[in-house]
Formats: sequence, C-alpha cells, structure tokens
Amino acid sequence: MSQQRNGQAAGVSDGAVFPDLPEATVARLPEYLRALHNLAETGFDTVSSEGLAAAAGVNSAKLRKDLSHLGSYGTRGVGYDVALLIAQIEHVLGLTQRRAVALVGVGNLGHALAGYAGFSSRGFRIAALFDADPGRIGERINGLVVHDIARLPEVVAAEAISIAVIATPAHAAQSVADRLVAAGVTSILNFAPCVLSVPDGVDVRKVDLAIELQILSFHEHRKSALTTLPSPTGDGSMKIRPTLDGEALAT
Amino acid sequence: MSQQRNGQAAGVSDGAVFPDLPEATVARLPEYLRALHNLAETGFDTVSSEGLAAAAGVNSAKLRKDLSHLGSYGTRGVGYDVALLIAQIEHVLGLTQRRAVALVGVGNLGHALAGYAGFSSRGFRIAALFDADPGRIGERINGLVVHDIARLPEVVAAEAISIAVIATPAHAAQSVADRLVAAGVTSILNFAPCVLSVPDGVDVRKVDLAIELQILSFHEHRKSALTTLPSPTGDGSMKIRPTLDGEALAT
DNA sequence: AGGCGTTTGTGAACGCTTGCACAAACTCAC
DNA sequence: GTGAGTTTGTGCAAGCGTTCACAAACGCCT
Repeated sequence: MSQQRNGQAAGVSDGAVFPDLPEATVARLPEYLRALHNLAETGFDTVSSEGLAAAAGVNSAKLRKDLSHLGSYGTRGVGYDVALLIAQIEHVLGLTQRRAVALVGVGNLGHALAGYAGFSSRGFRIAALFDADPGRIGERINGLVVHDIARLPEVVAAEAISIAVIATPAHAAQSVADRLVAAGVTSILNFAPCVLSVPDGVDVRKVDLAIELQILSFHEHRKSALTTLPSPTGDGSMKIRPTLDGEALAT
Repeated sequence: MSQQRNGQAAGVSDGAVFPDLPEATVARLPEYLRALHNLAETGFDTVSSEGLAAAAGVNSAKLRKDLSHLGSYGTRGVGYDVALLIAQIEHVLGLTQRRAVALVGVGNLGHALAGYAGFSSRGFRIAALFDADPGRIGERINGLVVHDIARLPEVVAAEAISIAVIATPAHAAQSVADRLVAAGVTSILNFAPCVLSVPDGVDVRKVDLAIELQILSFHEHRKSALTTLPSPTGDGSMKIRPTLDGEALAT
C-alpha cells in the first residue's frame, strides 16, 4: 500500500500490443478484469494470485502464467495491486477507449441485447441499431432509433464503428456480415446459428445458445448412464437419481 | 443410397455412452448436427467429409477424426449418410428425448430467451419460467406462466427438469444456482456475469456477452496497432484504415 | 540488520488438440 | 472382373495449453 507512488499507470507506457499473447490467455483476461472490479468495489487494494484465481474461477498457477505474459505487475510476498492490474488489463484489451458497437437485427434477441446494461458498463457503447424489416425501422429502443440496414455504410463511418453484433435469423446473417465487412467492420459477434465466411483480417466470434444446451445435454446423457453402474468415483457424494433417460433406440 | 436397409438406427444399438469422448469433439458435434440438418433439408442424402467440414466451418481432417470417435459411420469412396449421421450424433448428445429446461430470471434477457424459437427447434422444451420479483410472477410469456422461484423444487420434480438457464442479475445468480442444485438440477447454463460454485457432478457453462466483445476488442486493438507498421502479411489484401485508437495512456 | 514466512514468476513435464499424409476400402465404368 | 478415381479412418508428429514445483524476491518482525 506504500509502493504505488505513481498515479495510475506506471510501467504501462510501452505502446507494444502483445502480438503473441496466447488466445487462451486473451479469453480469460476479461474474466480476471471482472473479478478485479468486484474486488476493487469491495475495498481491496491488493490481491494474491490465489485470491484472484478463486474469484475468477481458475487455477492460481494458470492465472500467474497468464498475467506473466503481460509483464511483471505483481509484488512477491504481497500480491497484485488491484488498480494497477485493472489499468494494465484494460490497456491490453484496448478498453481505454469506449468502443462503438453496431447491433443488426432488432427482433426477439436483438431487442434484449439493445437494452442490456452489461455492454455499456463494461467498455462498450451501442452506437446504432439496424434492421431490414420496414415495420421496425424508425422504432426507438433505449434512446436509439432503428436504422434501415441500407444506411450501414454512412452510420458505421460516422460513428467510427469497428465491432458489430449480428442478431438476425440465420438465413440473413451471411448477407448482413458481407455488408458489415463492406462498410468497414472488422469484428463480428454472431448470435445467428450459422457459419459466417469473412475475409482475412475480420474476426468472428459465435454465440449459439442451442449449442451450449446440447453440450450440457451430452453431459446429462453421460451422467444418467452412470446410474446403471456402481459408483465409479470414490466417495459416494454424487447424487444419483433413477434413470430418467429411457434410452429408447429402436423406434 | 442402397446400403442402409435398416430403418433409421442401424448400428446405433449399443447403449455405451462414450465416456472418453474428447471435450473439444463434444463441443463441435452440435455444429456438425446443425450443418447436417441444413444439408438434409437441401436434399442431400450423403455428404463427404470435405463438404460437411465446409458447412460446419472446420478442417476436414478434424471432422473425420471427430466422427471416428463415434465409430465408423461413413463409406469410403462415398461419404457419410446424412440421415444416419444425424441419428448417431443426436444419440450421442442425448437428444433422442426432448429435454425439459427451466429458465430462471425473466428480465430483459430472460424474456427474449423464453421466446427464442431456436431452443425448441433443436431438442429442448422450455418447461418452466421462474423469477423472484413478485411483480413478474403470474405473467404469461409464450404460453408459460412465470412461477415464484420458491416453487422450484416441486416444478423441477414434476417436469423432470435436469437443465436450467440462469438469466438473473449477477448478484442473484449464486443463490439461484444453489437452489437449482438443491432441487435436483445437474446442468446449468449461466448468462449472469459471475463465477458459479457448484458441487461435483453439476456442469456449468457460461455465456458472457461482454466478455465476447472484450475479446474482439483485443483483436481490434491489435489490428489497429498494425497500421503503424509495414503490412506484415504477404498480400496486401487487408483493409487498413488510419489508426482510430488514439492510445492515450498518461491521463 | 537479519531471518522468516509469504507470494510471484517461470522452467520443465505432461496431456490434449490439431494437421498431415497415406493405406485401406468403396464405387463406378467398361 | 479389373482398373481408375474417390473418400474414409488413423498413425504420427508438431504445437498449444495446463499443471507442477521451486528459486528468487519481497515485507515484516525482532
């Protein structure tokens, strides 16, 4: 608590941008960031790797290795300075500026995303809404007007949008993606259940709610099959219910 | 097309449940399944690993290795029988029965999820809605009544629910998870931005929309830094715009 | 000032995942 | 029936990610 004499960004001055940060690490940094914000609000000034790892739900060794890729921002015998680490991770993730995001598709899901407070509280600003349905164009959602998707190029340019969210039906998603790329968007978060093909240099991440459930379904299936076997794991702490599966194969 | 003389489940009779299927493979099977359904609707009877891989957005070698874990359901020189492969993957994922899902938290996002058609079209049935807000209890959404969360145990038991979706604010999520587990739920899909701690035997998958955007933000950040360097990738096909980043570090 | 307990950063081993490359197996045409 | 062309299934090697275990570094107490 006596060490960080420098304002809020001490050794962060390097403009290097970590071109070789492992993908797995990048995917976990946001989780660490969220845990750190929680700790900061709770009044913590420093936190050990063990404590932060518990708050982020990972192994402490993994956390230390992840953070070591960013440089040495911990103090041996003490832990990590919470505020400094927040600043460092936000810098690496490019969250020092509030990024403008476009949302395409204001249907069932898109409507909810447009009103989701978690975006704005964590570094993003929904800057524009688009839809192709003439019945929805002009509608106001959360203070934003739904634009005709034909206006993508001008609005993307005017608002300096580089990230877009696709929340359209699957059959429209590829066409929307093409138009987004043409307008200059270089990162896409796709909620439509389909594969998008985009040129090199454009990043796509996919969120498919049904796929997540299907993965859980597999594990359920596997677990329920264990009920027919003598408990393989040592302590009988696992709750076993009669097989709900039925497993009817021959129709 | 002359080979599968047996109804719709030929060698699928084995009750074994693939306890050692690699996680990475399990996570891709739903994607293959979706691609296969598309192909079936388009009229394909068979598909090659190359074709299916393209439709699912993966490498063909990876696809073949994934499918080989399920057994040999392809025909050399021909490809895979679409209908047979669909049946096989659905069996492995435990989708032969339509699983009942509970949804807790009927706020902004939960409301949208309750109306999302993708769940019911892909093997799941939203069987019950819950909330803690008295103002929402009793509301009808998509033909379902919102129950008081206190009624979790009875409804979970009555509907044979084993999977639940948490769409509550973060501060309520852990408490909800505890009550779900106590009621007998063994798989949870968590949309709340927080880490859930659950006992062994319970699976949790997490979907955090802000985290996805932050990962994209990192790549945007990295890409925009490249504008200051001579194009490192061979062909200059990458669209480069003047740096939008600003990269202001010292406040 | 010096020793002690604590915590970070990291080398090294391990396991999982991916991608290549090719033999085995199948269809089709003649 | 035979040969040519096609496609699957898989051994193998390389790369990536995770975990262990420990030396180096730090604060604190005496």
